Amino acid sequence: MKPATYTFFENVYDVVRLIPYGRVTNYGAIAGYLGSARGSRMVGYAMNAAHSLVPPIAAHRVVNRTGLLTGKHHFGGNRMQELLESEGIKIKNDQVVNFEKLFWDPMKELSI
DNA sequence: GAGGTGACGACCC
DNA sequence: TGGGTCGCCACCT
Repeated sequence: MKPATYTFFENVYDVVRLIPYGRVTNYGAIAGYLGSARGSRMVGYAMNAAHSLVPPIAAHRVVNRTGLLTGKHHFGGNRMQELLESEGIKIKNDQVVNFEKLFWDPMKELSI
């Protein structure tokens, strides 16, 4: 049930919470799942606000479409990389290794 | 109250 | 094939 205040952001957080352990997704996939394929930019911004959420959502599991850890700067240092590696995800040159295999598509996994 | 900005991605030239 | 521009919507100034 979505309250009237359930904004695009809330939907983003909801999807991110559903990302399985050891899997990653990208901004566009979430945006597309929410019906705004061009709203990927908003997803990234939502992640920025994710830090102030309790409990913090797994924003580190969300990377850009190339698998690059574009948001690692917001985590501070290599915090984002460490979090991913702690889940068994390998990172090289700020990029997710085997990104295609680890990619978690809400469109498919959540069966729309 | 209005305008600018932003962890991106898709479309157009 | 590659570079540039627009769009998306909530939050901050």
